[in-house]
Amino acid sequence: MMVGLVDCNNFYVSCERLFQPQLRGRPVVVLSNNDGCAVARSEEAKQLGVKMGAPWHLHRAAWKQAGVTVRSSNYALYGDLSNRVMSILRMLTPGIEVYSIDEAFIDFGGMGGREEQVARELRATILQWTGIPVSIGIVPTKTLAKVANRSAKKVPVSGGVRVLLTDEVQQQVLSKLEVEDIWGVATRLGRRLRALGIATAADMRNAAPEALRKEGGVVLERIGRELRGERCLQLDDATRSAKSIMASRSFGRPVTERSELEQAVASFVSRAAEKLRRQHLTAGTVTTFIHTSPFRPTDRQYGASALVRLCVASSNTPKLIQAALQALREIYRPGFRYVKAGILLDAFEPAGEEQTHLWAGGDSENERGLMATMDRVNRIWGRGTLNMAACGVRNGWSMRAEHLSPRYTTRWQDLLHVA
DNA sequence: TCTGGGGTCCTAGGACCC
DNA sequence: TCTGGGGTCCTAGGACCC
Repeated sequence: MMVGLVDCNNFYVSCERLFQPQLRGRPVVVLSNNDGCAVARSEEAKQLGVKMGAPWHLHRAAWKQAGVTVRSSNYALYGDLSNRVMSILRMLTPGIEVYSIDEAFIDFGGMGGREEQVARELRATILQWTGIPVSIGIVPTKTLAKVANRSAKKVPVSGGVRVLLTDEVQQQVLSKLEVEDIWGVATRLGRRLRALGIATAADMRNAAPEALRKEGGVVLERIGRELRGERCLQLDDATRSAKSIMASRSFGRPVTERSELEQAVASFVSRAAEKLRRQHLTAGTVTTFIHTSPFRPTDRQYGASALVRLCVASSNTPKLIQAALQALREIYRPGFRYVKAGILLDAFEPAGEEQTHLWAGGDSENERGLMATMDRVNRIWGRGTLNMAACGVRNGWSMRAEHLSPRYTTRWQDLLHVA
């Protein structure tokens, strides 16, 4: 089984260059929303030492001096070009999981050794049809695909495609990779791993899974196994709906008044609610969060969030705003200089208005169906609203129903017992 | 003066139960 | 001196991703 990772090179910069060819060959930086910091850099800018996330206001002068061209981001454009790249992949490959705006995992199974050839054709087609250069890494697991892709970018002779098949080649590439450069390992986990003497990706591949689990839980164990070529993360081509929808903004200046936070929160909610409705989803809870600036170490720091559960799931803006403001009242403390606030909706597909029953299918020894149904019940109708469980059997059907006390209605075990 | 915004998944620990 | 033990459920927050 082979998986490929297609990644657009310096995606936002590549998009800008499509419409401004004079930017080719020059150092270019694309800035985040409020022109806050660098979110994309051309190769030339990287070579000048421009770091990801570097705040513009601190480097403005230096970048200008070095001849760096700066662009504000244009997400509508990037989204459009992303869709074009993804449709080409969807058209020309057997399976695709869109992972982010500029990346997709591809099912490269069943190609019997032609993977590299296919990848090169894919790459050429995308370049020709969209003008966006991509890199492709091909290997047995997703985590290795990230490594291979990186290698495809770094090694010029690879021509943008890298296949890492044998243990020897994998070992060789991994031994040159710092542990923090592994997908899923960043500063914190890196620090803990180094304390154990694990400094490179090769060290991690050779580490005992039990040791990794002890240090960083199942997540770290999975990464280690994936580096060995053991598949733990599946290609997920289901088009899942969003599980949460967030809206937040930095204020750009300190805010202290509650009323100002209330206005901001209300506008966040209406943005998120619009998004929610556009995706035909509904929300069961609203979380509001606020915090002070970690970049002002002399300020007293405070951050908090609170979750409010709706009685009935809703995508109605006023109702959601009401909940968000209630949450804000719980966490607001006067006397702090807030620089950021936001709200989070938990999103899911609504039951039809007429729907009064949810059914779990499956055989009697399989509890998963029931658990999944309970999950839906909890999210759609809220906790404590279910008051009956029934078990139906087809073919010579029989049925029994019992009332449950609200306290227990969310526990699938209790329902299983009744059923 | 000015440091993004939008996500996912996992887990520690408190509340509660018998 | 020492204050049960085994369990579930939920949420806030951590860590990571692009």
